[in-house]
Amino acid sequence: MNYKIEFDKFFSYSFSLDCLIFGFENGQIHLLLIKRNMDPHKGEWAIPGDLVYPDEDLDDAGKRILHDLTNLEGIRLHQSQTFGKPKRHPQGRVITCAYFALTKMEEVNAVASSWATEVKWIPLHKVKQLAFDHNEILSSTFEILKIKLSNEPLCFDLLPEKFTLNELQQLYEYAFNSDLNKANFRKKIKHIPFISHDEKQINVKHRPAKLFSFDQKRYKDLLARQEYSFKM
Amino acid sequence: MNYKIEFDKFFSYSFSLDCLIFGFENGQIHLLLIKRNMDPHKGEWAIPGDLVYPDEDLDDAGKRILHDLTNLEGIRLHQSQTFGKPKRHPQGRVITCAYFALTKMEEVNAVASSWATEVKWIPLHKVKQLAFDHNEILSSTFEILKIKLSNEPLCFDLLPEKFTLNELQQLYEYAFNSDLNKANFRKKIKHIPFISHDEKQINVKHRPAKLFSFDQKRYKDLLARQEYSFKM
DNA sequence: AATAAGGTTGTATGAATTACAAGATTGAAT
DNA sequence: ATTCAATCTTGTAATTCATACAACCTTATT
Repeated sequence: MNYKIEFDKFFSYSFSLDCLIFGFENGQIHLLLIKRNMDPHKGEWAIPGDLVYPDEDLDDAGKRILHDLTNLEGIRLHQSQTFGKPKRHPQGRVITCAYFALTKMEEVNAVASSWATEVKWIPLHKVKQLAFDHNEILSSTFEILKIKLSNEPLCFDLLPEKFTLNELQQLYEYAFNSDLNKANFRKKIKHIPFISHDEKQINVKHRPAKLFSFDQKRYKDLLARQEYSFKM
Repeated sequence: MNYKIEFDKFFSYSFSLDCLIFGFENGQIHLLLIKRNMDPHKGEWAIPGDLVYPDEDLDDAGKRILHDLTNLEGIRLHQSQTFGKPKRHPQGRVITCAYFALTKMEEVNAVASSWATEVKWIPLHKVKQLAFDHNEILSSTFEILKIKLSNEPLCFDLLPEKFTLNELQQLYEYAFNSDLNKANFRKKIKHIPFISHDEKQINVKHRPAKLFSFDQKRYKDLLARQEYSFKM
């Protein structure tokens, strides 16, 4: 069933989902944006999104949009906020629910779909004017993301399976726009019972950094027994 | 313009807003519920809500629903989450956005509208089976409320203008289901620069408690200058 | 004068945060 | 072999904060 053909039928009052896809590289948090292929706002950069099909679960719509763009599966999606100003879409009433996903950039194979001529990772601090109210959606969503990064171990979704402590520190420094003391940061991390040291980097120019990994199972176990509360 | 008449037209894919109205009395957080006057779930208790009109802003719809039920105006509304399972409403696809409002119970003059035969404040721990997926909406929303109570001075929206420290302590004890030490709690509050002591209770049976109030202006001032961060 | 509830003071402990200094390790470049 | 650059570690000192708990004072009613 091709719902897009029925576009006009429910477009006077329709519901869409925008998916903010974050990644981390070179000490910078990036956002995956598309260049729109169609009016309105043709040629402008935008957060990828689509209408939600009439019988489609919201979470499923999020997964579909994420998969279409990145070819990723099994990624956790987090609901951000719903935006419903009557005039936010020039062609009619479109209420949109924003979701966000945290991805490992090297695993993302982004492909431009029919909606877009281009897909690009853009560091957050370089994101300029976006289509629709997407700048507002981004800033609200990033605030929510920061709260979650402070209270849940979501940072590991943005990092490779094996990461260095410098990478982890840079991630928090970028997100909260503040410099952290290296020695103190490491002491703090060493107290976290589900971050373990595995191997070393290879093929690097200098002393190889230790590689760490996040033991999700151990974290869930401690969480269930209320023996640890993640705070950064 | 009577949108309700057009109900069928967009009911196959419509958007509603549910409004969770919280209050605080006798050491207990209460929720304002209605007894439904119409099918589906006629006769069951439910969170008050309504369809969002096609040209109505989401925030305005929240204000309208809150005002219809409580006669209150100028209350801050907070967006909670959006619920969109395809089968959550038996008569069609209804995506609903939950908002919540924190009210001073003594200022609420709740009236049953055409939607409801009854309106009642129910302490949170006594809320039983609700219509639709409203139990899920309540539990998700209460989790979000707790996070906000920990990080923003929203507690004062639930308390009278002048409140005692015992009331404030009971509010947090009820919300987080934990007993707090009185002496330590008071020491903590005394360090907060925008909670000031004004008067004393009168006409009480025992020693009158000191009455405190929240200086919102001072809080906003400190917040703007990043000189204080509220944590409870 | 007794009672009940409100309210205060103090102390001891341990945990967590912050700031800063200094040095050890590893691999590449010369 | 030496130097360099980046990684990583150790230690210390001051400070703040949270937690637990005991003891006691104050104000009103009865």
